[in-house]
Amino acid sequence: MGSKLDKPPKKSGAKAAAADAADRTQKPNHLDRLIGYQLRRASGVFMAGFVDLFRDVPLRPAQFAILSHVEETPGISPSELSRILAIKKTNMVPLVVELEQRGLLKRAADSKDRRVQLLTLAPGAAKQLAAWRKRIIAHEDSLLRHLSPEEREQLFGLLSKLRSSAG
Amino acid sequence: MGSKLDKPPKKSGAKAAAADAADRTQKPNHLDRLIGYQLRRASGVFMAGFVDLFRDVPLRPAQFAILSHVEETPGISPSELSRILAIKKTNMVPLVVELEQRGLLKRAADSKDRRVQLLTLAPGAAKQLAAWRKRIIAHEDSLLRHLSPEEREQLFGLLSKLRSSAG
DNA sequence: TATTGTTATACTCTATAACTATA
DNA sequence: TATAGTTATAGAGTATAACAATA
Repeated sequence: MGSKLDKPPKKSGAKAAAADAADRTQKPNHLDRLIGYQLRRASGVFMAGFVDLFRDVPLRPAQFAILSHVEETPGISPSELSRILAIKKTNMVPLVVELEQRGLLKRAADSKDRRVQLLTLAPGAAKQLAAWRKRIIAHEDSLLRHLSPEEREQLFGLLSKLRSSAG
Repeated sequence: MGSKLDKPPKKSGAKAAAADAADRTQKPNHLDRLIGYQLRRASGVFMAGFVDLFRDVPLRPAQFAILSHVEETPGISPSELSRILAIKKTNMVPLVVELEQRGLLKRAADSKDRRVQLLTLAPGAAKQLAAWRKRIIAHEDSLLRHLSPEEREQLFGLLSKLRSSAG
């Protein structure tokens, strides 16, 4: 897996078990009281899972985000996308170009302002996108399996609140 | 700022205001219903803030995490650290080496197992670390200013639950 | 055989600066 | 002047493979 960590060494005997128990009852360390750290770790779990999930398809998280947004807002420009998705326009270029080359995205010139490009899904892309989204949602459900529906909504709400006020 | 986004274009007139209102009442798009995406965006806000915060000090998030953990667990080895912090041991090496070269970390040989290194904070590092932690906490308080103490605890709890079951 | 620390390497993400063409 | 798209480039983060020393 892409998310594979270095293997923990094999322990043995009662001594190791006691050490594990001691770890768990340890007081929460400073690091774990930093929300930025917790967010990075939690995000890492999902991102690594995404990579594993798409080993067979050359689709990266940022590209899924682009396709997903273009589907909902056909005719959006790369500049608008870069602001909405917080991807710098300079980094947006190769992402969009690759998606176009792979026949997932179409770029058309805007007749009113010849600087801007109008992005739309290429024919057939919507169907693929739907399949990929289904895969992602199944993956998320798996990672979230220990959270109740109420807890999931709480998490969404808190992250949304955090982001609307801070970023 | 390191987190600086491309500037949004200047709008003008009632038409633009109406468009903004429309955006805000738009139904939440598919992307925003993916917890992995929300986590990535929220994490990005904190990470970008961290970079801005330490423009004057060559301290990256992973290095703060290492120092913070060594402080709490003196004598921990790079291998243990790599597992706890989810940093591959191969990527841990240059981080630890740099911290040692900068006089923040000490590496000593373990007399019982000559393969392992025992990491401790170098003299004076604890004081610097405390100052840096203070800076980080102030930054987090700023980003979290719109969340009540109860909401912050909820967020900690949910992220912790998520990570303990999924990663 | 397994683990620790290490080197080499590559890919993605993110960032800055500077250019062109259009407005 | 400002914006849209582009190119070139650099720095982090993260990944795999393979090695020597030690257990």
